[in-house]
Amino acid sequence: MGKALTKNQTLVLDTLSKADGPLSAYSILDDLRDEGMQAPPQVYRALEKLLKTGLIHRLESLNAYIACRDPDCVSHPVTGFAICETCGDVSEFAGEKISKQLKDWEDDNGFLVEKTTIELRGICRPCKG
Amino acid sequence: MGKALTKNQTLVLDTLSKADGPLSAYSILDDLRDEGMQAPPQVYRALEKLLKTGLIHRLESLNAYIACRDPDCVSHPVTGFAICETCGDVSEFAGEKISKQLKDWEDDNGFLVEKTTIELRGICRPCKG
DNA sequence: ATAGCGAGCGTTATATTGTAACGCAATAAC
DNA sequence: GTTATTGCGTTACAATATAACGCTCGCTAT
Repeated sequence: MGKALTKNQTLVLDTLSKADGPLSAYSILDDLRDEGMQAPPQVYRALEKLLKTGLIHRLESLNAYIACRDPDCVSHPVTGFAICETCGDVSEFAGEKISKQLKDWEDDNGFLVEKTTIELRGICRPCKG
Repeated sequence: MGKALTKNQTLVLDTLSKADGPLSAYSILDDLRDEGMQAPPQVYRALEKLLKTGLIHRLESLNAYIACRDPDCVSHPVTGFAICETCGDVSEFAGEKISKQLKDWEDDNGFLVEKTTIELRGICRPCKG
């Protein structure tokens, strides 16, 4: 049972959910000026909470954030992202099989993973034409 | 046959090679003040070149750079990194098998990959004790 | 009830990371 | 030798992120 979101957290999540692509923290801030969001820490605190609860993801290679679209994302071992350099579209995928290979490496090397980042940069099918 | 590196490129590569962990662009700059490096663009331009030639890697989740330690890194399909949150140590690994799973996904989805980022954050064996 | 705790808020200021743009110098290509 | 390319040094700035302070609110253990 996750607790209800606060006003700021809801504003940030809604903005990300409505966006059709990843947004930077500062563009979220700009979008929410009229809603009372005034300064970066307010956005970053909301983002931090939403990240912790898994409602959004951070794209490390873009310094940007995106709402999670996978209803049962948390049940997947790892999540990957394919980012199109041309149109900016981002696809989220569940790395069921990849996870197994990673787990093997972790076991072999005694590494205890807390967070996994998988990001593919390239050209999506529609943009390839 | 790679071309010879310039003075600045050599300085940056040497700094990264001597470091026992990832360095930020600005800490490289600080290390090289005495060698004549004065401003960020000089460092960033050297980093850009070294990245392109595969002599160093960028750790997206750290905004930091590290010298490549894998002699035949370029021959591997994808490279992954395991980053210890405790000691800061970074292990580079070749994702031979992972690459296959990724390729399957790419083929299924018609996505043309240009660059792959795989980074594991966690605790390394020595730090687990 | 109430005192304390934790989480979040609003704010100011600052730290960190990365680029744009200029003119010049060295090098490589023809 | 002229011409393209690449890199250099510099100034200025943009973009991303955090520190720190004091305040409010809701919870909960005494």
